[in-house]
Amino acid sequence: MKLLIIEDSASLRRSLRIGLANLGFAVDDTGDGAQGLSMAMTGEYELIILDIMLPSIDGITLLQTIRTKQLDSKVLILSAKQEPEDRVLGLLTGADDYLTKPFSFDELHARLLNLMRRGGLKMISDIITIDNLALNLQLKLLKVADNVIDLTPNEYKIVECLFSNQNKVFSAEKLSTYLAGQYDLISKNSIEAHLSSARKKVRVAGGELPIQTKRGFGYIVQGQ
Amino acid sequence: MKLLIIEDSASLRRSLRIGLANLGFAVDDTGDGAQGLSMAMTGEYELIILDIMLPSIDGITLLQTIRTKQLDSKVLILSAKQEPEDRVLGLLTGADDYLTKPFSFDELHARLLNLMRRGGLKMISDIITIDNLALNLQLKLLKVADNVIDLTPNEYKIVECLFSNQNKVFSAEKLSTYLAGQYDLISKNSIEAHLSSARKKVRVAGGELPIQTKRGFGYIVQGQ
DNA sequence: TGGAAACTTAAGCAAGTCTTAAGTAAAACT
DNA sequence: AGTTTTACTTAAGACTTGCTTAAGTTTCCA
Repeated sequence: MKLLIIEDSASLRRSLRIGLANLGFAVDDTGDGAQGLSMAMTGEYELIILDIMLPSIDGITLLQTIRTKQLDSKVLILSAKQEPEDRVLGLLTGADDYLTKPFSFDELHARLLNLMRRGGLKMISDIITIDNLALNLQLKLLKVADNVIDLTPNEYKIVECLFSNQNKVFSAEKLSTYLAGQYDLISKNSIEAHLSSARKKVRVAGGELPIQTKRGFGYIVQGQ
Repeated sequence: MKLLIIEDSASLRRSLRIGLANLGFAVDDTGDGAQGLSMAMTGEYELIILDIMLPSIDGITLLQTIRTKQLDSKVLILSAKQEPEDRVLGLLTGADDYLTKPFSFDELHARLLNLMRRGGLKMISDIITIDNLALNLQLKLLKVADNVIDLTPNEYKIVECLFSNQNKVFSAEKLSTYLAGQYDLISKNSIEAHLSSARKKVRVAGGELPIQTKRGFGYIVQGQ
């Protein structure tokens, strides 16, 4: 699922990008209103996280423009203003949800999940199926044709990251921040060992992990 | 069952929170309309107790917004105003019940029970049965094949949370806010100790708590 | 205010998980 | 083809996590 972050503050933008990428979303971002509008107009984003205060074009105007152009991206407003006018106005002009700064990342995450649950966002389901494999994001487990495979947390996270970002190469380094966050890091060799172990478990159960190695770049799951 | 109190007066809020927590509900609260709306939008509350007079966003607007967003939380209005207009308006815009201040705590309790009984709250039944275990949500007790097991409040809440959210992994952290609300927090070790104690009590009574540990993730009850 | 019940904390233990490193295999470059 | 680089596999030891028990501490009620 592809997300666009339009947010003035570089640091907030950065931490949102990293956090959301870690949750398995494909994220683009910009700090400029006009550029944000042109990116949004491509229509390729399912969700736009939009700051109200922006250089060159403000968030509300941007939102109104998007809505007149009939794009069906969902929009979640971030607002630093406390005034109710903003909120109500934002909602009325077509936002799907909003959040007042400061907010916790968990709160944002909860909102996103809720938007999905409400059917606002068409995140396919809680289960990602590839061939005879089914990865259950709720239960944190992988099934090979109805046999449950017990993956350790790190093994699971590698699989989850690649499964939910199909058709995108992930370097060992990126996977590392996905597993450990941005502060700690996990060696390439360790990632290799986890992946090896996960592949073996699936193989033993009679399946095959559809994770290809792109030598020199990283790993990828190719959707059909 | 998770409740949200949105009420201006700090003292009333506090006593409601404590009183309802003592009755075994998981309670969060706020005194601000905007923040209340924010919290309500997460969709995790089954019932919202809502004051009409609020800073930043008034209760009626809040309720209307919630309803437009298709959240299925039930709403019980608290109103200081005596005028019938308020009541009628409140009910028309989607409240499920209302109460005029001042009111007795018992009265509120009675309303809640009534809402549940009416099926307004999706407490599916009053009793959740798994194997030979029966968790009675009304009486706040657990039975193993007709032997009553005395769980302490925290033990009970852990079991209730997991039983009523089957097939979902709950981290110790999430359980903590379920037990203690948003303000306090309970250490992971403490959760472990409670769960250990609950498991033991059930084991002694000849049963087995169907709560699996997902190492590295949390706990889960797997329905059939 | 005293006692009981409940909660939290700490420590020890068991089990699971992670990392490392060494060896092997495979691909890419010359 | 031979060399070098890159990735995979394995297993051992280090580390982490979760469970349990028991001892403190708090809270609640009479």
